[in-house]
Amino acid sequence: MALSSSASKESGSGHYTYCRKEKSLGLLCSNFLSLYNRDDVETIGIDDAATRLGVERRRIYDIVNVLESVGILARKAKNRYSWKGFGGIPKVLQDLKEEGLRENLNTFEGNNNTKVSDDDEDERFSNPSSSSQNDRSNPSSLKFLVSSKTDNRKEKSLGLLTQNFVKLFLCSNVNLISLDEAAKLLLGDAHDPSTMRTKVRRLYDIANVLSSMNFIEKTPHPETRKPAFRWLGMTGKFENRSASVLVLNESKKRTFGTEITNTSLKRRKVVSSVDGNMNQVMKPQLHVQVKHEILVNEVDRSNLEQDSRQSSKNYQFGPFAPVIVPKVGASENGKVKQVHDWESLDCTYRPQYHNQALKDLFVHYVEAWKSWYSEVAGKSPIQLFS
DNA sequence: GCATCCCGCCAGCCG
DNA sequence: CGGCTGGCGGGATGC
Repeated sequence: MALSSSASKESGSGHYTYCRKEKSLGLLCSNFLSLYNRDDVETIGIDDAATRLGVERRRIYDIVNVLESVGILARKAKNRYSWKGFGGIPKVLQDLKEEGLRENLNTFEGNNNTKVSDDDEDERFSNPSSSSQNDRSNPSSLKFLVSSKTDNRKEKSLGLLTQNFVKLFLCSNVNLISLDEAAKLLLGDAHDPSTMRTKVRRLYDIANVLSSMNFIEKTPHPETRKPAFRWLGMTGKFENRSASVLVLNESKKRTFGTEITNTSLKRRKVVSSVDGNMNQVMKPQLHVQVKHEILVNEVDRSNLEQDSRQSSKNYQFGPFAPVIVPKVGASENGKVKQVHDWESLDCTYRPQYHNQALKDLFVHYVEAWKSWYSEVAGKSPIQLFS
């Protein structure tokens, strides 16, 4: 009641009906990355991003928070972030891992159990400090009262959650976790179904953006069949094989721009009125802006070794990598399996434009990328099986 | 039907 | 005190 069901009218006049997938955080993240993953970018404004990507600021915060937690961005000031890029990722992950392991040893009871856990993980990340109004502080575990009153909020931030989520992978032997399990672990306690649901929602958000960067990958659990996430930051720890950086980094830098920039179609209620004509907010739909993304830079720079010696970081974060990105694994034989077929790409990314021109443009990009890719693949060990 | 997760209200925080 | 941030969970969408 109260609100009328949407999609009331539609008539065949191509009035594209709302599509949730085009609004996903993952996609938005990809677009965000393709928009700012350039070396000549050092500062990013929330408003600018929101405008360019055509979304509300709120959504930018979501993305920015997780990107920051992984070191790709750094908050510089109000409304201002600085672009750090993927170069520092390895170090950040390393730090997170150490931190996570360290935190893990905070079991007050000195029972030095050398990780006997067979499968049951009992993490004790983040300090307890129940946030329930009912203060019944468990006397037994009064670790650090770190939570400084109001900062209780920070404990629940997306950024922190992201880091803890990542630590889960980095610090445990399990590399396949379902969000439910993750939520449970990261919650430590409180089986409160409500809290769980919220936590899981957040994890979905996080998982989506991490997926878009190929840090993790969604995959059905071998047995359970239940969807779970697998870590694939830098495939195989620190393999320091020569490996010539990424395969694609020279030649011209051409990429197919991701865009799909959301139309301003809201999901919910159509709120009657104004039917028959788009009001101002409802800009004549996308258009411009679609082109400055065309020259977006490609994958991270070639020289991403700069910190310590022994670079060895040939992790391959897809720049905007559509869910399936090539696993440029630098395998010794170069037989790298390409789980890559344009079919799925197309499927994944097919935007359903209601604008023919745009659609053509999209197709164009795909084609461009395709030819470029095979071009590169042709002179490199990789081979995309036809 | 349930898993996924977008949307945006609205409470803190910060200039 | 207004605007920036971003927790939170209703409920739409996807399958």
